Amino acid sequence: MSAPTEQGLRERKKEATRQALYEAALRLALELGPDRITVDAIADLAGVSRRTFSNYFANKEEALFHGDRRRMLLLSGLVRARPAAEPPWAALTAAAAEFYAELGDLDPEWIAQSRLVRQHPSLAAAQVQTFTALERELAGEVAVRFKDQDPSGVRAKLVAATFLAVLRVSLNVWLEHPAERRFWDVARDSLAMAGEGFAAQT
Amino acid sequence: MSAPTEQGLRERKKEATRQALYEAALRLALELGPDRITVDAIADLAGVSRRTFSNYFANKEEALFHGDRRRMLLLSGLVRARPAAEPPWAALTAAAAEFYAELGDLDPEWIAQSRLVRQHPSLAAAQVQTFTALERELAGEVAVRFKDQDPSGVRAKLVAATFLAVLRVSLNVWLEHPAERRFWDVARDSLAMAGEGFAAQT
DNA sequence: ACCTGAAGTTGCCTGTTGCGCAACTTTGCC
DNA sequence: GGCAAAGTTGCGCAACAGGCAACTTCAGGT
Repeated sequence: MSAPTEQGLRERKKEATRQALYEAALRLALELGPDRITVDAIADLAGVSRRTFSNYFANKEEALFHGDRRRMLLLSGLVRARPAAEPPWAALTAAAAEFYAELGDLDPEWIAQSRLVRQHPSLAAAQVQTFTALERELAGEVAVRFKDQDPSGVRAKLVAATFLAVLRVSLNVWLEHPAERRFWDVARDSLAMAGEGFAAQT
Repeated sequence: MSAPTEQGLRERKKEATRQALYEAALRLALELGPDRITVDAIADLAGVSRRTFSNYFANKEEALFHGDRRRMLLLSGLVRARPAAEPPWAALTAAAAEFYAELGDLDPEWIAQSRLVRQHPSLAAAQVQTFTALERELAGEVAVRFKDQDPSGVRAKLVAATFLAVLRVSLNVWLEHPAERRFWDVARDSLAMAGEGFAAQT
């Protein structure tokens, strides 16, 4: 009737509470530090019961990284959308370029979240869950492009893992000196370096 | 008086309980699955109180990965011991070769642990803590070798991250088909591939 | 418009956990 | 032998995960 893209009141409401919980978690984490927040507080701020929180997320970390999860779905979508003829590494790099071109240096929520992880290494563990999922996703995408040249799939997994490792390192480096260069400049250079390989270096 | 290498009864006892807790945790995890074990059970099996467990490890996962931590110390030690003139990637590869040559395909405890992680992805999060520490360690080691050529340290971090990512993927791949090839053969090939870079590939 | 079942929310409850605190025991050293 | 430091333990508390059973809200067929 109204918006054709919506899947019904039910779905929308569910997504709304999930989003509310996520935002509440992020806000509290930024205000008080991620170790000083309780599930109760998050649920309160989001206007639901503690028990309902549990229906959406297994723990605070998962709520906190809901944003990451969505960003990763976006990135893997961009990779899938690249032309099938494009070589894997080029496709990944291009997808990353598109990704960061539109929200890279701009999304303050993303930066805040990343900073949070750097300052509280305990969160890193939780973040990895999401990274692992994305790595599997990307490996599958890359495998399609390698096809016959990589029957075992090792090469695809290596490419995906290396790619994400490079992005992760780039982000960390950039977060240390955000002023010097724009993030994508760091990432682009790093991807280029890794693409060339490290064996030949002094 | 007795063994000159030991640092005294105190240290030895402490290490013994730590080891006992670690072994108890691993045994229980293998028997019951890592989600069905409690700190109580581990402490019981190790013959100490639950409270004492807390004095050694923050949680079961940390206990479970005590073995990993030690292996990583070993690997980073091997890297440090490589000749300073050796190029970084070569030094890492050589150290890994030494490492796996002596305990790679042999240590059943290590294999059991790795299998556990594969079967229960929730553990992966915990394992990353250790990997992160090692990555930092290796990055420092690599940075020494790059010296002037890498003032920002990005390159060193990239090398370390890529190196560990490759080892991780290799292990996963090998665990899927342990019979076909020996682990180090998989890892050696993978390291070679990553060393050459992925940009040039179709 | 109504009805029925499925989906979502909530309160209650139980088992588990992390950790501060204060005894108590063991070890190291003089 | 004796004292201080280090290690162990029981107790207690706040927080957490998740099963269960009401209760409310929504969706689709009639």
